Amino acid sequence: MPTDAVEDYLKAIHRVESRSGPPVSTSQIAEALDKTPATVTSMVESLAERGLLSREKYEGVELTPAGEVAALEVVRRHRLIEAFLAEQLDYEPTEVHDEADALEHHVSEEFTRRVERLLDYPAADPHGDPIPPADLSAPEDAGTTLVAALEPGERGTVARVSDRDADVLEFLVDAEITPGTTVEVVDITSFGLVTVRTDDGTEHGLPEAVADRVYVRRGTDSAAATDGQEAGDA
Amino acid sequence: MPTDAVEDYLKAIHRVESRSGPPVSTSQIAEALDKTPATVTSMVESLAERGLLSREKYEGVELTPAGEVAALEVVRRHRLIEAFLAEQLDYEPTEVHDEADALEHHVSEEFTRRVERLLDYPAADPHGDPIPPADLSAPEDAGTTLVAALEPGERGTVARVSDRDADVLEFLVDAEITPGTTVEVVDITSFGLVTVRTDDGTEHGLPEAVADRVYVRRGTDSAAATDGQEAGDA
DNA sequence: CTATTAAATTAGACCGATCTAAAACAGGTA
DNA sequence: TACCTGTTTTAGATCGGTCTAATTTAATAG
Ligand SMILES: [Mn+2]
Ligand SMILES: [Mn+2]
Ligand SMILES: [Mn+2]
Ligand SMILES: [Mn+2]
Repeated sequence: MPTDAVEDYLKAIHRVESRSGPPVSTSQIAEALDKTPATVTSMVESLAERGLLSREKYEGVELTPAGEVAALEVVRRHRLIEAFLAEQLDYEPTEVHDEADALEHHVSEEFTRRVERLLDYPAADPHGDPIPPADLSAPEDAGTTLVAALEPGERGTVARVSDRDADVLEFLVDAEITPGTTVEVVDITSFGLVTVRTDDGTEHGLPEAVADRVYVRRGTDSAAATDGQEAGDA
Repeated sequence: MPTDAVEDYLKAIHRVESRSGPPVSTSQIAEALDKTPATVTSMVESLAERGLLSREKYEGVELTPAGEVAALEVVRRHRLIEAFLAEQLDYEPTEVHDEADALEHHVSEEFTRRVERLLDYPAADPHGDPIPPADLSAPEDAGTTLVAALEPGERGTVARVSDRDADVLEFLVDAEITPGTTVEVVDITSFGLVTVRTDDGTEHGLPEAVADRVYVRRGTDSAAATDGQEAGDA
């Protein structure tokens, strides 16, 4: 019987932990959830009492195994719901997040498994984030960012696009830089502008803030190009 | 931004109102929602302040037009979700209720419309309760109970089976007495036992408590027998 | 070692939803 | 009319989640 709030805290802590590792600070959580630090302190106390995280005052928190399991269950539901919305109800990748953020707390295990089955066990959500299977054996691999992975002239397959910033995501979807598409890096300027050529031959100039949110695998894996494989947030 | 609780109160009040008419008493609401009368009094005060119902102390409450609209929106979402679960995810009619009761508060209008479209604008949920269309122009007809509608020897089409009691519903589903099936009343005893013959020729003896929860239309409408048309609860 | 400062915690409040126990009420009975 | 009795409301408490304002702490700079 975790509440919506509890699940959102666990999910946020898990995300931060998997990016910058434990301990996760009060302010990081507050930032992620748009709550005041005081609120976070009190919630985090209660989470610790329930054994979902360990906490060192003034130091930060770290999920316990129980807390991580609970977090992964939320992530799994979130991403499956996103995949369902996109595939069955024709949502755009830019539209799925908010809906999934509410529903993730209210679908049963039964529902989750049935949706997963209906979608034939999808590997990733519409942004390319991997969907933990029922046993929660999630790879949760961070993936390689565009400039880190590819030199100018090289090609790769988009594995994931971060869904953190709605505007950035919108831009990428418009440019058709989405999981499964092939991109070639044309040029990288000293001031961070990355020019890429997509499948259809059009070129796009990506400012650093955008390029950093595109994760690729080197080379073109023509087979099964639809199921992304990298990872990070929800 | 009505909360889950507010929506559940409105839905319950609406249901009672449409059965026994206003005013709806504190104890009726308490009974329907399994809350104490004191709790209901305080919630009902707040609902009145928001203009969702009118209230006369010690008399009871009645939904305002605004309250009825809000209630119908919940009913619509509830029934559409039930229909979706049954048709897309192969839930049994006995399994859909609890899931829908949670989700009804968390799906967006967008989601609702898309599901409705995916299901091609279904007229009724898996129990035969009519689904109010987007403009909420709901017929909300109570339907006719088995013994009231049919004399022994007459046949009718099941329009709706009440989902109030889970065990009764289970029984009816097992007997394949569900919306769309044809039943013939074979016999009605003085002590309330109703014997019916279903489509496949098998006979079932229904105690009064069960028979009263089956609603039929006289005659057999072979065409469009799948979409029920009567009404009542969720 | 002290002073500054940013981060975190504590103190205290509020709101929504719920409960239990006590009081008030309305309708029918003697 | 005066009394019961069942229903309803009031009083007062608790819990989860949140906030603002005040305080404490840890780290850093002098
Ligand atoms: Mn959420
Ligand atoms: Mn996602
Ligand atoms: Mn509900
Ligand atoms: Mn129903």
